[in-house]
Amino acid sequence: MRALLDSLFAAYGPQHWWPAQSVEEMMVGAILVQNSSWTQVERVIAQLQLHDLLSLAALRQMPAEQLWPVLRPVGFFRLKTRRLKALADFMAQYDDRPEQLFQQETQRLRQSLLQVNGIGKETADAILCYGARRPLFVVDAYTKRLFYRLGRVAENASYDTIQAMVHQGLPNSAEQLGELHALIVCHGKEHCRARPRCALCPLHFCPAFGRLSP
DNA sequence: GGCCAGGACACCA
DNA sequence: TGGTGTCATGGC
Repeated sequence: MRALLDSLFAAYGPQHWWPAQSVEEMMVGAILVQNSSWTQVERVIAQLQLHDLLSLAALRQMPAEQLWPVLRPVGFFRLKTRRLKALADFMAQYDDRPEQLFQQETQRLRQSLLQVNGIGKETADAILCYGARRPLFVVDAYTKRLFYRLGRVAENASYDTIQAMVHQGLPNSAEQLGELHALIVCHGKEHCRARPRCALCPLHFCPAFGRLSP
């Protein structure tokens, strides 16, 4: 696992994740990006900011119908509006202050996040790793695909299986676990889309893996 | 026109 | 527990 982190880091350099101006924005982005492209999320976040809607309080108060047109570009806009509002309602008990939410112990914190409708394991771990700086690895579609193509896991490996494997192979460090996930996404965006490419895709050169076979 | 994008949930067997 | 349908827009 260390070697994987090293080769990705050597190829792409530090990623400085999560790309957000505040933890609040980070949490909103984590919901918006679910099964969508980050490019669209950036557009929507810019629009939210423009309309003064990039705060938990504003998202809670604004009628859903008025959020729909803003969220439309990320897809699933009705669903994600509902989820943002669920997040905002949840955060009201912490005065809309993430640092207050983050006072809890990690597993307890994870459990409370998982109870929010629209926050599953991946979104919760992203908030924990990049927002609260807790040592939890985020397993996403890029991660599953990469580990599968590297022959490290079965195609249908579960979230917990992959996460445990990474946790076992790296220090208990939010910085390193977060960096690995960010680098996997960076690599995935460039080389590992739907069909076999890059290292894992001999037809293309890959900065991280050269021309290794799948 | 088809496939896919940094998922989660309800429902079912 | 595990599989499937649903949610939806935009880029390539």
